Amino acid sequence: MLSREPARSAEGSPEHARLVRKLESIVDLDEADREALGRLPLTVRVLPADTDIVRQGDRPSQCCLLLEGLACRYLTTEEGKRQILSFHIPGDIPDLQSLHLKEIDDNLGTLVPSRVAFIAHGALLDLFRERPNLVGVFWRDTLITAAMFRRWILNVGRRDAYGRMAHLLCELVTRLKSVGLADGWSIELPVTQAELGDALGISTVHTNRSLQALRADGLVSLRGGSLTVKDWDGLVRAGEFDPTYLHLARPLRSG
Amino acid sequence: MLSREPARSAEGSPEHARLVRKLESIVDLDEADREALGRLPLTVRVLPADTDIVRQGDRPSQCCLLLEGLACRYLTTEEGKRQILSFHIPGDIPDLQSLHLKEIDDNLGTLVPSRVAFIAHGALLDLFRERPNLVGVFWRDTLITAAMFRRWILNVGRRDAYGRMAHLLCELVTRLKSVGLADGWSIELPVTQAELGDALGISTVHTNRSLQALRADGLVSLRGGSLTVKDWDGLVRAGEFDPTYLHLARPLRSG
DNA sequence: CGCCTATTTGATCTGATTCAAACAATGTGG
DNA sequence: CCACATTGTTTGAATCAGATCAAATAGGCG
Repeated sequence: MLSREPARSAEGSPEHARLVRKLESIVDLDEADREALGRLPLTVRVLPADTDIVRQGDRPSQCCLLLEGLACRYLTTEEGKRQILSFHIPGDIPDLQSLHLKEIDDNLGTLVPSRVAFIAHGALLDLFRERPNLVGVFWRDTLITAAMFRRWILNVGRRDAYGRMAHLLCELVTRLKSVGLADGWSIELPVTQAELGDALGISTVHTNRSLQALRADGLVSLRGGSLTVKDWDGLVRAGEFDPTYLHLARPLRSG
Repeated sequence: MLSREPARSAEGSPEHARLVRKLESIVDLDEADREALGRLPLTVRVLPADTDIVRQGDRPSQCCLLLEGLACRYLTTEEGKRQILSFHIPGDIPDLQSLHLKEIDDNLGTLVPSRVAFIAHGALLDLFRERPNLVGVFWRDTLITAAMFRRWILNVGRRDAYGRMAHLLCELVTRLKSVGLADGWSIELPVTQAELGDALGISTVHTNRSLQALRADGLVSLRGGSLTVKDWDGLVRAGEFDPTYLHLARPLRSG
């Protein structure tokens, strides 16, 4: 259902370009790398919102490249409280870890209708055999994800709701900018306040009040799934945001 | 100061054995792997308690293998609040990431007097060239660390202080057992309550009260830097602990 | 229009912080 | 071996950030 033919033909397909663009945001690739990446067999699929891609206990034989939309990783408490661990944007391979960790230990799901491409583990291993230097590239990507988790821990553990929200928004804006998915100081952010709260470890009600505070302070505006930063420096200060941990190859000029 | 000669001779040195033991807790090695690992040049050093090994902004050319003692990674808020991100036990290479992320983005320090061994990045790359399958082993280790971060986020974001403490203690006991550093249901845990609080994102005072609650419920006893689990099943229930995320090669029988 | 989901507001409650101080343990130098 | 300093643990009381409960309001959308 909703699947399409493997897009293994055009090495310059938009799907491959999405991946290349992401990798080039964190590392320098040469032409041979790009060419080899362009031959990765992809199976594209469209998924509805709120659909799990992999779940705890799964043992997938493929990874998932997000092409369009928005996804998140999450865990839940036995009493049903959800904690979102990371947001994933187009170009990300959120479950790259499954290459070396057979059993998935968290959940990955879409937040909005999304287009994804599946890449067989075998295809990645073939790629690594052909271009051994790409191992370091993908490894680096997983390490940057880990760095984001560490910042997330600091955020949830030691900042108040206002600061947490500011930091999260800074991170999202920076990441979307780094892969060319921001429109000036605006980004698409089609998430509910309940989802933001689950990411920040706070209640929906308090999420709402924290957002209102950010708005009242003239830092951002957020409505209709679209976020606009009104005062980047102020937002950075509020969230104590330092993008170093994102290890971008080309740090953005002012954000 | 306090350094020793590279221990590159005896492939079966206790230092190398520590590393091998750790890796074998998460993966199966063959004899050739062990032999090659045994030839890794190590530079052993003894460090006092509360000594930073690497700091944000550093660009080390080596990794650090913890041999004896206890270390932690941490970040701090601008107003000085510290958040501990992970504890590291003998056998761990806490800053393995520096192999692919030039600039360190968090801090790593000892909690007690510790013995560490430094491994030059070049030596690791040589090892990977000789035994390419070890790339996956070390990559896997970094991925497991990331899985621990994810659980840490859930812990700090969605559990109350009592549950957080229980979960943390379960994790530490399980990890120490997996590398043969537990004595039955007792482990060395030479950390202050302030440090535990920094790991859990709670104040020292509340850390104390949470520990008292765990004691009162007959789950653990903790004094003089030594933790004894009195009721493993109860502790697991209190912390909702499921060790899957540690991806141990040989899950422990009952803990 | 009516249904369903999301946002917003108000009021109340509580887990955890903060402040302050007592107490215990360990170590140091004389 | 004791006086003293230092660090860690414990207790109590006041306070607060954020949770919870409840309900109103505002948007989509078939």
